[in-house]
Amino acid sequence: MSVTIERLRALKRQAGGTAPAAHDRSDGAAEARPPGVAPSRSSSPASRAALPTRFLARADDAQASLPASTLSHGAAFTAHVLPGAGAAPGNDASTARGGSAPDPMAALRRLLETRGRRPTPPPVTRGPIDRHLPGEEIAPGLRLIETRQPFDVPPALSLAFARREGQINPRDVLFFDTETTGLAGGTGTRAFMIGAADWHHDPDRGDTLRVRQLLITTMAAEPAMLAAFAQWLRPDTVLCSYNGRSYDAPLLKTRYRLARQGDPIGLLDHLDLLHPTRRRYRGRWENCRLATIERELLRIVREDDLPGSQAPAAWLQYLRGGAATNLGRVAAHNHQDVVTLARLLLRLVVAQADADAAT
DNA sequence: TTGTTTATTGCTTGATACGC
DNA sequence: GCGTATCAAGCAATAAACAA
Repeated sequence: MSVTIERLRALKRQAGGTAPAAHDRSDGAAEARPPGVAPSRSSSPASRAALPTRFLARADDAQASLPASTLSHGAAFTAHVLPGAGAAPGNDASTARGGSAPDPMAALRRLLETRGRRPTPPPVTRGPIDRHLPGEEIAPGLRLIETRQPFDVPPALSLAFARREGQINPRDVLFFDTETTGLAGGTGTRAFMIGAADWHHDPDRGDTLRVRQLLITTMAAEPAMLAAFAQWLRPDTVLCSYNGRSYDAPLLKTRYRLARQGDPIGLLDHLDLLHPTRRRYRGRWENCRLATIERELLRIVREDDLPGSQAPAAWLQYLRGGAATNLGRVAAHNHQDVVTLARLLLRLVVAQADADAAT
């Protein structure tokens, strides 16, 4: 019997709803796998004048004033700024963890060697399950994780790098990134985490980058998360993302529509850093993915970062009563993404100012 | 059997090619 | 030179195909 006929018969059985014969699928367990759960095999992977001297002195390497470690909620994740990137002493993430400072190059080598390799699954433990998540519960099933870090804010940002005229107030910018249950879009994919960062003045600490993350731990909490995120937006908010115009924003619009809530992001200005980044750095590195830009331009090496492909599984694992460990790592991953967006924006502004000054 | 690679999904933007 | 069409590149999870 030809393979084609066999496949046609299998399709016919599926269309007719009859149970497939045993030889049609030897992996019965796979059939019973709930949607969204990965199988055991994983995938592969303004011009310069507008900037004060105080800012430019350090921001010629824009990240110089930034701490490498951005986490304070204890998630199992660290990020290193490599030598040459202007990392301030003591800002290394390892210091924040209290351990001895690891060799950054070793960290980079480790990263490169493991790229694309299947992530090590969490060990099966028979002891008590750690269900602790960072942040506080602000509504049933909705957690808010908020951290702040010192971060010099320029008085105005020229968007010439994005081929836009004029300047914007940095305090209007809201960097955001979502973690979702899939890629396909449409009604089947939802965001279970929304991370946002903005420059905020803290009376005690001065200018800070405030990172707020909303995480739902029940399906029913999604409307509350959407409503909470909407409250962070003002009419003059400028959304800033990486490919968010094409991915995150449409996805959120769909979720607002399904939740029967007004779309708060459709009328807002949206700055997508993907295209100006690609315009400036295309051909310099292997690609212009955020992770590559982060590593090559900002010299950040993440350690123990949970691959994005593992995010849905981590969330679903927690929903089914599993440990919170990987979900905490998802939160850390999302946290680093929005911090990287802020640093990338400043880097693009300064690079454009330098280019303008040279011409 | 296990690990790796690739295609797929929808949308947006930018770059390039082409015709007028 | 201008307008239009086409293609590529990102976002990330998933499954199938392929390799070892």
